[in-house]
Amino acid sequence: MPEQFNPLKLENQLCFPLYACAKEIVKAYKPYLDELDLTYTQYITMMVMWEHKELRVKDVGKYLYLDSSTLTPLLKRLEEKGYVTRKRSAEDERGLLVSITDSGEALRDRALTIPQKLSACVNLEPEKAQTLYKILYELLSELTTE
Amino acid sequence: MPEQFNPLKLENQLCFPLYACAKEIVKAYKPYLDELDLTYTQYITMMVMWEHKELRVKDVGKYLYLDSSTLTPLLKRLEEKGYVTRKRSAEDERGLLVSITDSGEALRDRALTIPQKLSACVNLEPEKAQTLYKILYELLSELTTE
DNA sequence: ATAAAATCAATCGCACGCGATTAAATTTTG
DNA sequence: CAAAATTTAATCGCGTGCGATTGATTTTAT
Repeated sequence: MPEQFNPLKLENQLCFPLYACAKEIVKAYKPYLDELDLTYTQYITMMVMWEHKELRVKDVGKYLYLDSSTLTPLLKRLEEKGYVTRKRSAEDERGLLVSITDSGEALRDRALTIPQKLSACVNLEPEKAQTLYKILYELLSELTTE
Repeated sequence: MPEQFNPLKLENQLCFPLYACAKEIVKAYKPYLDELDLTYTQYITMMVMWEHKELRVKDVGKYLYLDSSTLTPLLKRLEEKGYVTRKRSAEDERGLLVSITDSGEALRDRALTIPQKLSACVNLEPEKAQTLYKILYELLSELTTE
């Protein structure tokens, strides 16, 4: 069997470079996120909070494709750091409302330069980045809508 | 500030869909890998073993972008399942040789249909898959060569 | 030849990430 | 209205994934 038709060769997988890229790019964020004492997952959680100010755990998870078993402990850590508060919803006692604090809002200023710092160290042509972005969102919808 | 120029909006990140896609696609493998009692990382480790038969932990890690702190326990689990053996190299006592067993070779037959099963449930046009593949490897080399 | 530096696997601590389950609250159904 | 089904967050167990360190071995430099 010619190597390029070996279905179980690592190089012939689409998933593998996706898996490896995701890991490596998160690693690239690390030095900048370390300055803010955030992990990557905490960082994208804060992005959701910066945008929405107050949501239930459920909805944070909807944006991030994460569930409460990941988010509950993570949000407790963000609460300990003072960036969010957690309290039961009054209308529906099942839901837990996560709200951004002033300190959480302030953190946004310190995070503002991260995206450009990262794109500086990842030298991918803008056109390719755009293509990648589009296909990834297509793939994501393929993977989640069925 | 117009939303599309908000640098900290989740939708304006390239990393996020990468991160989310990687997670979701690994999840898509799960039902098929469950039948073989393998995790995704164990599966790609077996791919390396099917291809190379015998290597040091170091080299497994080079192919997978993983280090010994992840691989050592993982390889011990694969050893427990009987798919690989682990023994110190004779020439260089620092190195540990990982070798595929007959049982490990046999597992390959059962894994052969997985790639097609997965591409069946991910309906991405082949041309886009090809583009994605190429850009991901470009990005991967950008991320790891500096 | 020996001291210093480098290599390698292993270990540790911590933070995800997820499937499965639990418990409480709410909604739907009969 | 009451029982059943659903929704929600939390918890548990397990397997990564990684930075930092350790200890053994090998290589390099003096």
